[in-house]
Amino acid sequence: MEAIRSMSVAETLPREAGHDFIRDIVRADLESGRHKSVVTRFPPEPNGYLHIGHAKSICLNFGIAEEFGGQCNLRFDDTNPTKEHQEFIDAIESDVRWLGFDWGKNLFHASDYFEQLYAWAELLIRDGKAYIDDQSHEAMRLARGTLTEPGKNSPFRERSVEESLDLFRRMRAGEFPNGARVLRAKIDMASGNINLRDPVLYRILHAVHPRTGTTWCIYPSYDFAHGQSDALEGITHSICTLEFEDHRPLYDWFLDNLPVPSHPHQYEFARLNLTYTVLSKRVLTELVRGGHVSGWDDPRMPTLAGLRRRGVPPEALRDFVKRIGVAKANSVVDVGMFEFSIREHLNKTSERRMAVLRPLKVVIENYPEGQSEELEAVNHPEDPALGTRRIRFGREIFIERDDFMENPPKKFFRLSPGNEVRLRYAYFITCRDVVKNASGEIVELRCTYDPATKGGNAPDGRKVKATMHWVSVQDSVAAEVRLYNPLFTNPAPDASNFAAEINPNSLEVLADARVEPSLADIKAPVQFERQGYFCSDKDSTPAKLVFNRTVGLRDSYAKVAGT
RNA sequence: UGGGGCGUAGCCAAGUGGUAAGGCAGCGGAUUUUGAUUCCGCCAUUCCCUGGUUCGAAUCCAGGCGCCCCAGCCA
Repeated sequence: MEAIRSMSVAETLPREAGHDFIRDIVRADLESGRHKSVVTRFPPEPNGYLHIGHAKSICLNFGIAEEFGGQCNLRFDDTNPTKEHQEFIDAIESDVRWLGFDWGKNLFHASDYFEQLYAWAELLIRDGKAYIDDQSHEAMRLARGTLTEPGKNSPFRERSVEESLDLFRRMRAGEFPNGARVLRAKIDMASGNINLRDPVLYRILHAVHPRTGTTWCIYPSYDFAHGQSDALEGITHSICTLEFEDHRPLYDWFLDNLPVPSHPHQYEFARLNLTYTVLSKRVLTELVRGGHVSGWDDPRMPTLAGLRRRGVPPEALRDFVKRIGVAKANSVVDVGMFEFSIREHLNKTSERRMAVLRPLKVVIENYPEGQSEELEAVNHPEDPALGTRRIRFGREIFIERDDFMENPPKKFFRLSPGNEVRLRYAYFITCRDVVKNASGEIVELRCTYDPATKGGNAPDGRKVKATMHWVSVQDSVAAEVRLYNPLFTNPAPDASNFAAEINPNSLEVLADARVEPSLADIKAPVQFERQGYFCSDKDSTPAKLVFNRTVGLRDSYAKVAGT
């Protein structure tokens, strides 16, 4: 008894991250011998770009395959040519790779199986389990019933096998226009599950398919294609989102009624929702189409392409997905959790540089005119392996406007009249005078420095409460900084009226920022001293920065464009 | 009024009959040449509610309540 008890205690030890109910199922299936190895798949429809919600599915499917020594296929669910494009196929492939996953040779398309699916459809007709329905779209809708009332059988439901077969072949041959008739499964028009009320298997679509061109003019529905594609590929665990739970009986019906090579099982999990973020493909498509953003890879977009341009490392995305877990409860994850994963990764890996977004000129009166000197700065405060660099200090420097206050409140301990602070890697300076223009704006600060504090330490041991970043007037470069603020103002944007909620300040351009010259050459992510992170952009020389929350700009992202 | 799911802290989320993990956020405090990082400490007597079973219930049973999904020839 005691032994049993202590065993169960051991079993209740905290689970490692990445442990979830789907992994439990996979593990159990492997241990029981139900499956010898695991095969999953990531099945996007190429009708748009992948976003952070897809990252959850990608990490789940590829992650399970990796963990259990199995395989994960990339399969395009390309059964609706009216919405799908090659551009999306290409983007999806490169985004999955960028996220860090490799499908090897296991690249498939539902369209690879069109011929087989067609043959199976004919088989269903011959078995009396499917029929051609000539009803209009509207008539079919009315006959389907409602959520609470059963549907009515189609007048074409009992037509002969021969007639259905003939009609189906003529549908394939292109004899009928779009919408003229459909192939339906003969299941149960009175089912409480509306998906079972004689679902459509094939519809007529005279459209050019990105892969099969005009070979076909009838296309299988999602339901008729998905499970069979899984079976054909030997998928063991078909993982999808919650809204497909109602489709599972239909998924199984096809596999039970067709001579498929295997019988995969479908498991569902809750899709990702993020505060301040819209992950509706309809809305994202409209943001691009309507010109509200520069494209699918606009840094404000929640697409993988947008996140990449914004400087989010793929490792951070994977870490985030691991943190949020996999469950069946609908939930909305705070973007703060995503931002934490980004900061955590960038903090460990980013080199540091100094930059000034809104420059305020400082003249150090007791520093000799025409003189300058080189100082050494570390590239990372905790990782000496990242080395050091030389920066130049002189009589005139820029500091951040926000780092000075003429009348500082109690807890402000950066620069103010008479106050002494440290310039990082340089000297202690004290503000002596404030220069204003005719309209009373501060245009320059007159300071003095203590030559004995070179490097940032006072021989007499006196302390300062703030260390500020700075750039030299002479040796810094001008930069245009673009701040990417949140696209939406509402924590939960209303998808039906998203245009009204677009943040007018989602893109701010700061024209006269100044940065260290070396910043322009940096390709790897770089943190902006005291304020945030600079990250390299894959397709441009400029760097980007992601602010941390230190100065209240936690949601801002910026790009330094040129010199 | 049909069918399918889900309710554990401000937000995610473990837990499946033995006395509420972990993370994010927040709050204290230490260190700090980034108000960052790091480090320590605090943060659910209670798991949607009400009954019941049990020595013992977030876990089992009954009845409520709340939220999500489904009536595309979308996926």
